[in-house]
Amino acid sequence: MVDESCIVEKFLELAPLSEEDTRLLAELEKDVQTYPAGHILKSAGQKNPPFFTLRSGWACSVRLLPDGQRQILHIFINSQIMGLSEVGADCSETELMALTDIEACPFTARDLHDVLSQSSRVSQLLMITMAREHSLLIERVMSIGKRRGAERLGHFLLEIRFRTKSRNNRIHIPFNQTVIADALGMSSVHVSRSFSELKKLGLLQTDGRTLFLPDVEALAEFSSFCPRYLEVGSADLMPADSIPRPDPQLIPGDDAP
Amino acid sequence: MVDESCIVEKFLELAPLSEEDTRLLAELEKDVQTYPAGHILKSAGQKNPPFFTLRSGWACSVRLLPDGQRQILHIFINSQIMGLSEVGADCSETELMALTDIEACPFTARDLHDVLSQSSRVSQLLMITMAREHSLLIERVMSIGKRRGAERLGHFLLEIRFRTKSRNNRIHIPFNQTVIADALGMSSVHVSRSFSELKKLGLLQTDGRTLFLPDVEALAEFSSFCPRYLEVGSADLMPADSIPRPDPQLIPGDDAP
DNA sequence: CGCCATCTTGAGGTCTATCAATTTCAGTGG
DNA sequence: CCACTGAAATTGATAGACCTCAAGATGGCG
Repeated sequence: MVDESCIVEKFLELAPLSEEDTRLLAELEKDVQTYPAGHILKSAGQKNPPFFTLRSGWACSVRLLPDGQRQILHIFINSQIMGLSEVGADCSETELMALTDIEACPFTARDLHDVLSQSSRVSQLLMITMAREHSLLIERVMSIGKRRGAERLGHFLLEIRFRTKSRNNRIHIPFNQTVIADALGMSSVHVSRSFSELKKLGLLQTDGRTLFLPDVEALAEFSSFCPRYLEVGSADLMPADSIPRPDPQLIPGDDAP
Repeated sequence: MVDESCIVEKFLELAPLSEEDTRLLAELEKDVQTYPAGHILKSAGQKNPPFFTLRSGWACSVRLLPDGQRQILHIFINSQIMGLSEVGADCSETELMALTDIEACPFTARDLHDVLSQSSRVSQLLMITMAREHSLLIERVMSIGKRRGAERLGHFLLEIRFRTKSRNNRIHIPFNQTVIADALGMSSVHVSRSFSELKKLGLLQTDGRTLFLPDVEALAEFSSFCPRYLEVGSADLMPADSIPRPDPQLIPGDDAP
């Protein structure tokens, strides 16, 4: 049993959990490991691919093309579950890589299955988690398909800004522009130029890899960024009459329904 | 109660179902409606958005940008559940539109919730369903991000070819090239030119909207298409010792031009 | 037959990739 | 302290992919 479980905390933002659900979830995080930046947590082609919860650091999922090009599909930050998009697959298609030194807890499909079969509540929360990840990917499609370089980058930075819950509009990007390029489907050269463009427009200031967004609203307008897709809304999947609804505010450590 | 439930059939491809699970799933399809081509089943901004199962015809999910551009995210064919990617959202962000005349069964988040809370087995199958939809979107990202026009189109056609389970490599596309363009993040003019390119390369023959792929292997090579992401693999989410495994063979469907 | 949506084709311009050269900067070691 | 090093970022030049606009061709259908 882990003294502090990341996903329990995360899920408590969505809805209150029973003692039993808490215990089940914490079980997934019993094995805390550390991995260095650049470490491949899961490689493409791997049978019975593992899952991980990410306790600290940054990681990403990557898909490789035969010609050696790579596309970064998702960037994981604190408390996310990695590998969920491949539940039910015999064989892994995407790679998981640590972008920084990370702490993560590996678990198996079997572990996941055990949790799911024991709590329909947790199953629902996992579905919602998957749906949120899906909406991140949808925004990625929108960016790559419809936005030009600088807009893509602006959108990306705003997403990081909101997901890290930075309150001073200052974000730290712990990886290089090539990673951003592979995530946004553009060349690293063009990423650099897009940075310049945002700076020239007064929408961005940089100090090494620490970035400052002086006018988030203007940048959001410029990038057609709408934070709604990042919001937690547990709505009617759990109707009010069947399950107590949490206060829409963030819930502090202890739950009291 | 419906005499024949599409999703039950669909889910039986994944795993055997109990009587009770079958009944639960069929419940979702008790309300069979017909909608004309072009009908908006669900619009962006809608509160408590509904879900649908698609019994016949083609539909798609669409995301609109402030400047009026649209991106088609997913094309739905027979027996798919539409709206799953927005479970847990208070408000719909994507639109659902019928591409042809369709038969579909609307149901509410509440209906879905009832099913989920009564069967952890069905919950698991729904998660797998979501993961498969996710992998379709991943391939879309790969296409838009890394493949050039003709490759994108080839990949798209092969995906249709496999999803419709056409055995004679003949597919019928019941919508115009503008739809394809919006799905692949390119202009309709470029779609037309990409069609020409595939024809010139001998990878495609057309007769109106009926297409013939004379050399699927060559086209797959050309488009870096790998059908694995379309495969049904229920693997270890339901370990063999806990639940009997279905035959991995694809279930034949009837194709009539 | 004529209408309309759709598809095709051409021309010019924009965006982005690629290649290559240069600069920056943090480490490293003399 | 300063030169050396290598990764990363920037900048310039060129080429290719793709978009947009516009005109013309095609084909289904009343």
